[in-house]
Amino acid sequence: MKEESQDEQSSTEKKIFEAARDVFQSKGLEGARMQEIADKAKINKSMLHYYYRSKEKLFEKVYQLSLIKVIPQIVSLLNEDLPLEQKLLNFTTKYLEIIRANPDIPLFVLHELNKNPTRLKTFMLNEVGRKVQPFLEQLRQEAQKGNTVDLPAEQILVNIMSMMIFPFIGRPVLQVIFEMDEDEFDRFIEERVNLLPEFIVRSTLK
Amino acid sequence: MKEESQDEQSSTEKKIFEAARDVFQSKGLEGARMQEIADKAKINKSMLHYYYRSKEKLFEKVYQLSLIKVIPQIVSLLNEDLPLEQKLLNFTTKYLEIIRANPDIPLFVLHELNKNPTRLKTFMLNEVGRKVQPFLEQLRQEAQKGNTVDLPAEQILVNIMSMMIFPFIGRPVLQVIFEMDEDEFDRFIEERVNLLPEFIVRSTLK
DNA sequence: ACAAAAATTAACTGTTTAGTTGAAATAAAT
DNA sequence: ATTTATTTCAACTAAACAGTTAATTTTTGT
Repeated sequence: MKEESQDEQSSTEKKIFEAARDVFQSKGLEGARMQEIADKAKINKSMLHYYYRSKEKLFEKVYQLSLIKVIPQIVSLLNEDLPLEQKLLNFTTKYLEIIRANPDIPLFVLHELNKNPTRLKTFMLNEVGRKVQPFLEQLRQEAQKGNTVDLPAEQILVNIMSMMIFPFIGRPVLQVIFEMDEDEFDRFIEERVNLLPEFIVRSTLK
Repeated sequence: MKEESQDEQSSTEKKIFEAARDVFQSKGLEGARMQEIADKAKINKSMLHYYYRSKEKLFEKVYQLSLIKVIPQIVSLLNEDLPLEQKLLNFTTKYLEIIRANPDIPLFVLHELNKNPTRLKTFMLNEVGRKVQPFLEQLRQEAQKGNTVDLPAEQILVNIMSMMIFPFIGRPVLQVIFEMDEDEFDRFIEERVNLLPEFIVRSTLK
């Protein structure tokens, strides 16, 4: 019977998963080395296979958990029963909090999805696609009443997602061109998190 | 003496480069296989090493040319001597044309930069950083006159870049959640290219 | 206290992939 | 025409890497 002797926080399995998550998220599936994961977790490389069988399987766990960690949280915010302005403020504020807590996930997922666009297609369709439709419908209804900017609902949603996600994906470029160090960039993100929800509402509704 | 017998378009060296560019841009450095590049170029794998010595060197050529192809074009648009509204319309319109012609470059560059953030730091600083500063200054001056939205210049610029670049990076997700096929998504991009410059001006200036 | 199960390790093997080689074909130069 | 340089290729080698094994230590149940 498998029983943890050490507390969950420092169990070998968890140390491996966390090291793997870090390495896969920064290097991608092929860029990651099993030895590097083992080193970062401070365990023998055999333990990776002992707990996760193969690189592929370990990656799959990291990949799926990365998505499951953020996607359901985010899309649920789109279908709360609120007037558009409240929903937008709520959605953007919480979305930014979630990405901020998981800043490496967007680029990681998009790179992997780019290599293999069909992977997770059904998951995306069911977990995101389905739940985005009612929000788009709400946008269209407000547009008919003349309450939104004059753009198709999909374009508005892409504007919103773009402004929230891109700074995290583009960090290495932005940090250099604005000549910021790590702390300065973190403050830039904090400033953004404070200003953006209101800006999105102002530039989307009227 | 090296002399091309076939015309430039179909020379082996060029076929290799183009195949390498496609494969590296969609799979990344480590995800790419030399054999896959050879197959796509329809040449023997040895030719890759004959012309480019190593995977690393071939990659470097592709990576640098990807940047040189787009970066100078884009930043030059920021320092033309035009009033802000004209400059913004001009910048966004042409920027979108350039990305649209090279849609795979942003994700490619950002993924590689994420793996190795210091690489190309001086290039970025000199080619982009320096040239962005005067534009930020122009934004700040207009802000003082009360002509722009009330946000720090850097945040405004990030908003603009986000809305232009993200749809290309996020294509695999967006296409699925909006349930679009390739052609429908291309039309979505075309619509965006038409609507976005004006939207950016409206949401940035006042 | 002891046996059984689980966890850990160092050394090893197998596979994949980048890179080489030497011979053959083709093109260019004399 | 014949030599010389370049280009191409199939078969090979070398290196890096994932994955295995078997022996050892630690933990757990009785």
